[in-house]
Amino acid sequence: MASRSYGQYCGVTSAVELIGERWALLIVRDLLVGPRRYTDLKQGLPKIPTNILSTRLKELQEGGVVRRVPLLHCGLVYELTPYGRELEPIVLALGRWGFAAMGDPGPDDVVTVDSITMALRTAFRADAAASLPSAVYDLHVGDIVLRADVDGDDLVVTQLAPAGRPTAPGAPRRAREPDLVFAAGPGIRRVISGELTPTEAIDQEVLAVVDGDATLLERFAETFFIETAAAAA
Amino acid sequence: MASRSYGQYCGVTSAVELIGERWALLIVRDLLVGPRRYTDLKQGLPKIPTNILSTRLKELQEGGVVRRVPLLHCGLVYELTPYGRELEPIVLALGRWGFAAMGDPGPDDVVTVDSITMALRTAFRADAAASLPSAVYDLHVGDIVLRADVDGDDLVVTQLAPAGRPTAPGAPRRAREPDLVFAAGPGIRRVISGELTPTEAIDQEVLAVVDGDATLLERFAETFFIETAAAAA
DNA sequence: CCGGATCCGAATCGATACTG
DNA sequence: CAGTATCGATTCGGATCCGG
Repeated sequence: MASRSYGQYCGVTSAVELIGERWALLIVRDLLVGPRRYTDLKQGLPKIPTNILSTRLKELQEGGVVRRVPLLHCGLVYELTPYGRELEPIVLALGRWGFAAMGDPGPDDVVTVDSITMALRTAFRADAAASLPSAVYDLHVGDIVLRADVDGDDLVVTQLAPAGRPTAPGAPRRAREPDLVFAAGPGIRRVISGELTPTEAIDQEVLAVVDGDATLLERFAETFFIETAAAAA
Repeated sequence: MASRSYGQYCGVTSAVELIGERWALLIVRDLLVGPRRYTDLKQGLPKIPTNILSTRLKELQEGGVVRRVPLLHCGLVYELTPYGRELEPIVLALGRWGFAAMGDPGPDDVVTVDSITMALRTAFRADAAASLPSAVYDLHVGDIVLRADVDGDDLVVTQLAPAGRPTAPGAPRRAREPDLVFAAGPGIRRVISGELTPTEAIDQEVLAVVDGDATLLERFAETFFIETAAAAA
């Protein structure tokens, strides 16, 4: 498989050979949220051909980025190795960088649980959050419900089933009611970029408060924020 | 060209669509060193097909990552836009990450000026350098001669012509003689990873001091260092 | 359902040649 | 110097199929 080598002795080149193939980094992105089964990955990457998924998983294993872990009586999952997990800050930074180039969603663009989870984590401002009171936000995006639990400079994102029960194994860190429940469309991007204030967002029906104190949206906007200083030339 | 879209509304996805194509990030890596002409890029990426180079440059321009700048009477250069330059910390981090996976160079692996330059910048420890005296190192790798000028927490890498004159336009920051001149083979990787001390490296003929105070190699090793904690599983 | 493997047409890549 | 043009070799994408 080294046939497609770039022929350079360089760290960047090595990195790109490991995770530069098509789809590879998106697989890593989803695995950063947690271990996933083959089928979960396929669902999270709706447009990936199954042979490509299986090829990439093999390559990522050979590269020491991903590990295959059998579950007793329950199938198996793929998870990042410690080395693979070191990509987290890089993927988050790439997410922030790419955020600036995101336009509006195309007609076929899909939003997945893992991509929103990572989006929240890329947008999370630990420094800003540290000086704000803790808060639990429940965020509805289409059928997806996520809980963002902000406690000091720490963020934990969990997926909630539409009914309101966590699906992920392991209880949420604190069993408390959300301080704010709101629904968002793709326009939430404009809030996170600071283009829109929460109030404007509600006026334009980009956001809708379902329950809780609407003024908490201000805190949300301070906690989750991506500066997009430079526009594309 | 959006035909190969990943179909997700996500920052990471956007980023990968902009710079995830084959060769694209290596072009960015070379442009991070400075503006380059088409021919320079081709030389720096010896194995890139010329049609791919030209396609990528067009795509990177469309994406607002790269800009084409005509030079009066002297052809033209490609350079990163401000948005493209924001990739610098990401590329450096990727270089550090990939460094851990670098084995020994393959028989066909080439080392280029720009890749060494970026390698030095990825390995540069601003914090360590800040508490050490300034120093100028001239580093010979094959035919390539680079000058690493460390001043406090700042690093400037310039290419020197084999004879000893800077080729890059603009004089080096300070016109002073190097404190240390040494030659290195690919084994310098083991020094930068801390696998080898400078003394061991000299014993094993990985490094050879050409001129100057050999004990400065210790300072070099403290200044340029990449921790490779996690081994590939 | 889970975890893939296989097959095939379409698009991309790589190598070389060629041009303003 | 700065690319196009061409063409065979790969890879990707989409669909289907298979063993547990």
